[in-house]
Amino acid sequence: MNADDNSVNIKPAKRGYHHGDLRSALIVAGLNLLRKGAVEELSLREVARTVGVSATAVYRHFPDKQSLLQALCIEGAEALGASQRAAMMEAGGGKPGFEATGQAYIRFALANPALYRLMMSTRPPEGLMPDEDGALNGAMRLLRENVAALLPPDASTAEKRQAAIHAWALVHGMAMLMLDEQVPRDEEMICSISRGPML
Amino acid sequence: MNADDNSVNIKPAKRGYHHGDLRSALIVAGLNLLRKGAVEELSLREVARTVGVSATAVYRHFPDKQSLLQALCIEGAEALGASQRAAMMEAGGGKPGFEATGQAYIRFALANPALYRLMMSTRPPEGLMPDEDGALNGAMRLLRENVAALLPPDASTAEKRQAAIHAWALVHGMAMLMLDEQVPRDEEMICSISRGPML
DNA sequence: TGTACATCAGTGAACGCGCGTTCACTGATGTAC
DNA sequence: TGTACATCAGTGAACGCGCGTTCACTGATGTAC
Repeated sequence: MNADDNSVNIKPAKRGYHHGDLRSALIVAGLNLLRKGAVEELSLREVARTVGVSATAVYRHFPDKQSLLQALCIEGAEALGASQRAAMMEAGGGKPGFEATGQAYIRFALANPALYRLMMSTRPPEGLMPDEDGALNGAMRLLRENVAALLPPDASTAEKRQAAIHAWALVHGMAMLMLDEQVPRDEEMICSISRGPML
Repeated sequence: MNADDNSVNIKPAKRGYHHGDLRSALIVAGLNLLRKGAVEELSLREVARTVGVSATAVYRHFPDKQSLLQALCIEGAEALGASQRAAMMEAGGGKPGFEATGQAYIRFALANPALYRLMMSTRPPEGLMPDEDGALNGAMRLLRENVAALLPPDASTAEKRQAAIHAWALVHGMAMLMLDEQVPRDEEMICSISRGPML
């Protein structure tokens, strides 16, 4: 998911990181750990341990654990947005593009279970409408635009909004049910969201 | 949600509980605590404290913390099933009944956020098909039957199954987005699931 | 009815655990003169 | 070029915390004779 995954195992040394390097290494390590385990089990100390640095070193780069997690969220949101855009492009836009977007969303969640949960449970920053932007900024904007484009041109704003939320709910619900092993994670199930009455 | 909510504040005493009473009291206390806080923050010690009993007393009734949580799940599943059935009856069955069922599902999640999350994250018991029964036994069976009844009679088993899962995903996704404050929790949003193309 | 005893649901003290965070520190780097 | 010094990203020890669980125990209840 992240280009510089390999940098995780860099050996630490006094002043061994160039400016900002340890920060990135901590984020990468955090993302990797989230790929293997649950959010609740991710500890600041473990992230530091993984990078090979003392726990207190983390505090040079993040005021507290919460900030570290926020940084992981931001990284995740960008990755999700990127994969959505890529899927849209590859499918060539329009309805197929929209469907590909939904599938990419589910695939992202399955590939990054804990990160995805973290992103969803970190509520959007204050001052925004609850369904506007937030941690999932780019991804949600794209969704709304796509939904709007597929509705009849005389659809009201409220209708567009509702359709976007419904689409989001379907795709999010499917992803969560799969993550929680309530629904099989097979490819056919993922693709089925395009065949349903919804999308 | 539970008939004997009031029994939580019973004063404990040596041998003060009749057979099985403490067990129920612990479950009720657990459900109450889940109504106020997150699952991760629910500790065995806190449940015992709430009931007014030593932490070790819990081990007379549950082998470990996990078993206590399982008992809460079972209680939750029954409550959810009951509220679904009630909604179905009240709306008089058919499509309106089905829609009411979906709304009741969301309302249950909103009223019992942590319990609902716990129920969903506790994977179904082994040996069952992933989308068959599990912790949510009654509720899911009802859903599948209702969906099947609303589809054209010549629909295949696979189609019925898929439609049921889609309906579940929509309603579950909406509930989760609301719990995570990504979507406003208003009544209109809840009712909108009936107006969408899905249900 | 009285006595001896088994049962078993409670008790409080204690365990080890990993956590987030604070603290005073060290020592390499970069800069000013 | 050499020297003095400020900066600041690291260090390891220590803190208090609440947790789940184990332990040996106590004492009321129910039962057999």
